[in-house]
Amino acid sequence: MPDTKTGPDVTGLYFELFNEIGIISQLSRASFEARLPDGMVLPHFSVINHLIRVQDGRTPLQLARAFQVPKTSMTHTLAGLEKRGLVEMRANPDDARSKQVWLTEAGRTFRDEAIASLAPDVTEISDALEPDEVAEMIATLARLRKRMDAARD
Amino acid sequence: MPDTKTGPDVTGLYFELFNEIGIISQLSRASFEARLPDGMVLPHFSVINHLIRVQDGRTPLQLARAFQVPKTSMTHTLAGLEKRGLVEMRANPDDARSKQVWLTEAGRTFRDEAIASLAPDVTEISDALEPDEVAEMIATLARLRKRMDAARD
DNA sequence: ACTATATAGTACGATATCGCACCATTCAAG
DNA sequence: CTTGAATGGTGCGATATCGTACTATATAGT
Repeated sequence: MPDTKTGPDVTGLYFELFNEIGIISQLSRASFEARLPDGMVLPHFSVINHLIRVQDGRTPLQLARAFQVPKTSMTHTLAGLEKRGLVEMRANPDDARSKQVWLTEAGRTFRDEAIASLAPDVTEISDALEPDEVAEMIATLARLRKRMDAARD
Repeated sequence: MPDTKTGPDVTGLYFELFNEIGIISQLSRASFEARLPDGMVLPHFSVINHLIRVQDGRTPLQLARAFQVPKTSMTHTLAGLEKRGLVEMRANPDDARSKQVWLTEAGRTFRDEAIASLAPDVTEISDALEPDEVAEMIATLARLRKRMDAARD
């Protein structure tokens, strides 16, 4: 029997791929967090950054979906951000069950400072890949991510 | 002033890259863990898999370094594996401070079964990337990882 | 040998993460 | 309207993760 469309052991290859991705994720996360103040972790920053890139006023559930985490995890993360005064939870005028998350001035300032303090780490490793390699990688990874997303039914 | 060697905002590109990597890491981890029995998580599987790929008898510290996690985390993971009878901790004959981690038969069986149960998920998304794309991606990611590793001084 | 330092592992406490169960509100069916 | 199902959010408990501090052993310098 000739080899099939996907070949015999693509499985092993994907294993390796996800392994590499997992390690880099862990390394980058550790780097990020080393720059963040005391008890703050990557999700704290990520949520704030997301609120700036898209728009204020997302609901907790929207955020949970955007980050592919359970809603209880998002509740916890948001509680941390609110405790630190970086976001503000308001009632959702359109739905009494729901809330909205709004950035405070402190939240925006925090984000700017965090990015500024992270930049040196990025530039230190920026010689590993050419900019167009990075861009190509992003495109390919995005393709893979969307495929995985779709497979979650 | 003309643009520098790395250009103006590679930072943003790398941000995006790490973001994509983080999301895929999370998605793949969630998929993996959905297939694993009750309280088992990815690190449990990863350690067993690593012990088979390299060799039995690694020390906890070697494993912690291989996975870039604090040694306390590895202690915890190994305790879980031992409790489930998948590995065996023995004294290190060469160093009384140290231990060795050995796979049990149950551990090897578990790994085979886990891989078998994971394979369908992999094949389901294996049409997202061509095999040589995967291979190229692995190579590029490995380059990035090594660079990041080196930057950790 | 003797002491200072480094190394391997663990105990403990603080969060993070997440599944399950629950409440309030909304929506759909009649 | 009324009622049952769906949805948004949280409380709670079980682990996971990790930093700090500690013990035991090994190693280096004298």
